[in-house]
Amino acid sequence: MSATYSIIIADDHAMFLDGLTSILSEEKSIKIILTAKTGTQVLKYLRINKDEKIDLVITDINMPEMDGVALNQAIKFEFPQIKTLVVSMLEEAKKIKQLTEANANGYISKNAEKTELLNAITNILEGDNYFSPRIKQVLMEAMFSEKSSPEIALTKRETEVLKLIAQEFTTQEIADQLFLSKHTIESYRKNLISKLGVRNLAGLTRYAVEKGLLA
Amino acid sequence: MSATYSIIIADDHAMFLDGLTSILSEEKSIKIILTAKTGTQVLKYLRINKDEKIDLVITDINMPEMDGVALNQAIKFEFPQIKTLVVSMLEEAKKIKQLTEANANGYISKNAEKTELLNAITNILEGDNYFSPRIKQVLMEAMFSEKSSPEIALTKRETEVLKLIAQEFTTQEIADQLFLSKHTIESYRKNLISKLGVRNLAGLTRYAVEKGLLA
DNA sequence: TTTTATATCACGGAAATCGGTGATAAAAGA
DNA sequence: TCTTTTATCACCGATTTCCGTGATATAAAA
Repeated sequence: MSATYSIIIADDHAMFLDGLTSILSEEKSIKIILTAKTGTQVLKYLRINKDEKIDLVITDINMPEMDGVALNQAIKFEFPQIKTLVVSMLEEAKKIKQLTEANANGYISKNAEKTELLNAITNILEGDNYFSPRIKQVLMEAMFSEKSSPEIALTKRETEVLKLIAQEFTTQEIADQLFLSKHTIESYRKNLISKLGVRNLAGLTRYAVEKGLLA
Repeated sequence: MSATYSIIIADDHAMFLDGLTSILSEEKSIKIILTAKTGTQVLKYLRINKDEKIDLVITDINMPEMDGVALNQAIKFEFPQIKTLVVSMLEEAKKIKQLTEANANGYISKNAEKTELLNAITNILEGDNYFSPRIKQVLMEAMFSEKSSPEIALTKRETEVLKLIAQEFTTQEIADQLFLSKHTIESYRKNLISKLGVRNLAGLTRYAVEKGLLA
């Protein structure tokens, strides 16, 4: 890295943000332009300072207001020349997939060593992408498992009924709430059971909980 | 802080560890003796270097092998003169309570600002304890809520049955598995429903999932 | 030692779920 | 336009759950 690069860091954990800043401020070739706690702050800055040359935005996934995925999409749409590196605790295949689809240039875990972080940054600034081996593996597994277990798509109504079922309402009560026949709800219940491959109410409830339908 | 203090930092997230190290190495009065990724590494070091004066151990809660709570207990038992500061993402009342019972000298969130971190360290090194306002609040709430909603204690058998219920087994199947009468399992089911204040199988399942009985 | 908690079993009836096999109309997609 | 999906409703029988009201023996606690 011979030239000087301008970067922005976004993370809602102040201490991690400070830590990252501290680590990177040791690098002479890196100039930290801004540190932010939300994606919106970053976007706001970029829009106001359109002419400033920013090379890289380092971001977490979990942030209030606007999360890492949305921030990535926005940056790549409005400022496609800016590279992005996601640094997160999460190793959820879904999120990682969303990020690759949003054209993030790299993804490393917060578990990563300092050297890997610097390595990732160097790679990205030089035009390559960087995804840690572990992340690549998660992505691969996700792609395979996706084929073996095709996404179970529930309709709006099915989701609605499932939610109520998991909330301990009986068929009759759900029918009353939705102004539908008891038989209709029974149909949904049966369809859900066979669609989701579960045996009973317990299975439906677990599915609902795991998919975060209750909150 | 006039004198020089010797501290040890333990956190399994390398980047956070690096960040923290980086922040603290700016402080002239602080000398970082060791950084470790597990509690056992810290203890091993302390045992070998019995005569070295260590003032403070900064630790995360979630670590492999030996977590922050266990590390705290061990340190306070074997090296009671060493102060401890817990820096964690978690704000679970249970963990925090355990830590206060293990005589940790301070607890701050990873969301805390750098200034709060330094403030906490200074306080602790000077002999005070430091718990951030947010943490104090969580502790208070926990103490109150404990009285208002007494812990629902399930017996071994009840837990066992509940687990199987949530795993979609019918009463008869559970009875067969545990070599008990179908009536017995029915009793457990009824007791569980009234004990946990839920209405049906869905409620039982949700409770089981939320308590992490399935894994 | 007396009381309480735990673990076990039993009956009966009402209510709900489960499983199969339908139908119809409207909306969406090819 | 034709086909598929979605949303709705219906019947029936078997199984399961839910609810109340019990009992007994043993272990733990007061």
